[in-house]
Amino acid sequence: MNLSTKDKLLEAAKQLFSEKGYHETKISDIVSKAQVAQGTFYIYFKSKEDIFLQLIKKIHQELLDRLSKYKEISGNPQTILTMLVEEFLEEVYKNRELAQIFFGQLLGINEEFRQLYIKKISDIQQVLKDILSRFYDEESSAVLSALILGFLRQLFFNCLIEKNLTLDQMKRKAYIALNIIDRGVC
Amino acid sequence: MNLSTKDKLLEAAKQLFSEKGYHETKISDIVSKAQVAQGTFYIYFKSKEDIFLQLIKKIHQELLDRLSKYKEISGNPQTILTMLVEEFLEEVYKNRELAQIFFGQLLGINEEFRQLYIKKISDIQQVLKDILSRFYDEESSAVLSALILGFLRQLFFNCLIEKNLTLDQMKRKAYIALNIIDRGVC
Amino acid sequence: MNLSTKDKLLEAAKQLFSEKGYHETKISDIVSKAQVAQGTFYIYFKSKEDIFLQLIKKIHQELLDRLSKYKEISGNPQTILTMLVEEFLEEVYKNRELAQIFFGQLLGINEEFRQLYIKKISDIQQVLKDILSRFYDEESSAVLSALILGFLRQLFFNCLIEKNLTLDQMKRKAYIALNIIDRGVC
Amino acid sequence: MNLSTKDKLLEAAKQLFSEKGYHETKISDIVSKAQVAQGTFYIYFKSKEDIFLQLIKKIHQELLDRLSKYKEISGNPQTILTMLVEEFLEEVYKNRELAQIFFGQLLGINEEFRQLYIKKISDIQQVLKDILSRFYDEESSAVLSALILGFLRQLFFNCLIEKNLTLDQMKRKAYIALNIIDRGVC
DNA sequence: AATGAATGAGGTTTCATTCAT
DNA sequence: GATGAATGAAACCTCATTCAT
Repeated sequence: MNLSTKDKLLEAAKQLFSEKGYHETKISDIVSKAQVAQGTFYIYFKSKEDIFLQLIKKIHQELLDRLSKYKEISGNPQTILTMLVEEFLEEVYKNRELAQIFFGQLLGINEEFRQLYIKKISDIQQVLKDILSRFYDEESSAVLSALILGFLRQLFFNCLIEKNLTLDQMKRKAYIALNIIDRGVC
Repeated sequence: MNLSTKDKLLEAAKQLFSEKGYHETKISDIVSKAQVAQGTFYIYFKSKEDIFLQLIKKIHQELLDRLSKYKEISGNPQTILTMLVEEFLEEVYKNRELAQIFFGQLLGINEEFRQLYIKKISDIQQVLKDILSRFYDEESSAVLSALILGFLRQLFFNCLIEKNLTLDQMKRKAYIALNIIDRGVC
Repeated sequence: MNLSTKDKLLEAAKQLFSEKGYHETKISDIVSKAQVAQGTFYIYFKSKEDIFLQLIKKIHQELLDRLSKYKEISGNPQTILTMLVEEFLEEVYKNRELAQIFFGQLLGINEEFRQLYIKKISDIQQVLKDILSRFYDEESSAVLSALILGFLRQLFFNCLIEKNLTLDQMKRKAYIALNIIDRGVC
Repeated sequence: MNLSTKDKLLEAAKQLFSEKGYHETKISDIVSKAQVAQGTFYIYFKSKEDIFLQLIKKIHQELLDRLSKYKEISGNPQTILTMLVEEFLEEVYKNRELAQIFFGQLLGINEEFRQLYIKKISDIQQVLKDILSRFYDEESSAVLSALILGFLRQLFFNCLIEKNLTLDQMKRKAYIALNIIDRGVC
């Protein structure tokens, strides 16, 4: 594949941010990995923050879109949740690198990014809650969304630790958790 | 109270790290908040990393100690878990600032800190799993510990968003979640 | 002449090191004399040590090359020695500034530089000894090389003291000394 | 032996300056080696320069005194020179550490010390020349003093390189050199 | 569009010196 | 005399960003 200069930069940045973190990744690292000149970076991005935000927004929007469609899908909560969790895991697994940036790096950069993170995670939790509130009361929906989102993040975290955890193994663990939750809420 | 110079620096660092994050906190900020000279910092700490690590190790050890004692306490899982979760919330709530550093900042600094974070979170999850495995099989314990720890982190995260969330409100949410889980695992 | 930025820095460093010595020369002095920005220095050199070493290696290699060719030149010792000493004085006189750095500064910097100095002076003494050992026995060659090298350094030192000592006056003193030595070794 | 605080500091400084050089030796090194407090240093010495100068002056004065007495001793040049060189080697060998500071470090510190060095070496060379001018004409005396002093410094330098060179071995080399010079000047 | 040398603000770190006890 | 914690000036070094080509 023959990537455009901008895509080469985005790809290089994605890998480096997820490997080394925001602050340890230098513009010079990005351009050298992308094999372009230092100045070329600034043709496409205003700053390091800028390229980082573009990556963040991309992963977040994709995840939100995939989850949002379950707001309208009909079925029993168990089935919908199972599908939703599968979709979440698939999306996150596919974009492990970006997800790591999103879930792991955003909080530690500066106040602006911290606000962004809070906003974006709240968005995700809100989508979950909206879906759940079709079946449960307000308070239960809130607790359940925290329970599920927290579990998914923890699962993803475990996936980072045990590098060889496969998507199927994650799904299996998720089914067990969903089963417990499902039986619990009856 | 009349703090020692070292404690003045630790206290200033704690506040600044939790407010502005690791990278946005400059050593010059710390010494100016602690009202000591620039060079004084280096009498007590080798570097910014050093003072940060000292803070991290402190919060982690305290949390681990409080949780570990439940390994030996007898009772039914519901009771033990409730006590443990209360203790976790109390400890974390008491040290909100340090906890925010621990859960929010550590991943985004550098590879060394990332490894430390993984190690320390795994430690906590392991303690949880040890307690649970007295009552449940291996796989259930693993899933349950992820479920609970994930939920607690999510709860704590919500506490950061809605600044006025009280400890009692957090506990109430935790009881609901524990109830769901408890009914689910039967 | 239009020097490259690197050469501007080397030239400025050479002058400053020989005037003020290694430790009194600040990187800020070098860049300000070279009329480039502070950061520019670090594009070309890792540190102050680095630029210093590059200068040292240059002067040493040039001197060694000029002396080494006398290993193969045929003639009687008196003639060879005279030519060699002339060459030494010319080279050193031409690069008075660098030579002063080499002979005067290297010992006083740190252990690493001290080792380098010992190695490099030994190299020079060895070349002298190799040339002499074609005519004299082992022990005489060793003593003679120390005698000649010591004298040349002392002469160079006198040149530094009496700023107006010309190359020809140094040569004249050298001839006298060589005469004494030549008559003495018969 | 029970050294006074001042002597403990001088002794520690002597060792450290000769091992690590002037700039690499920190006041904190000196006081810690002398086992006194940081502030104690300033009771006895105005500054780092001050203690260094006191050491330098000591070695220089002792050397000068030992050499000066040969101005008045009668005898043939060969005998006088031999005794003088022996005395020089003994003095320098005895105070190897200080001598290394004197001959090796002084030039590389700053302009003030450079002037001092030039002055002090010239003093030594002058004493030599005064002694020699009782037997030889002006120009020969100048060359001879440079020849002898240069050789002695070179010999001392070799002693630093080959750590196990004994005083007797140095003397033996000196006799050979003096013999050559003696035969040469006739 | 692409280059990459040059910039300099802004941080970290060192260490000789002071001073209250 | 002796202490040693505190000081802060002065150095070093990094790296996001600019700009002439």
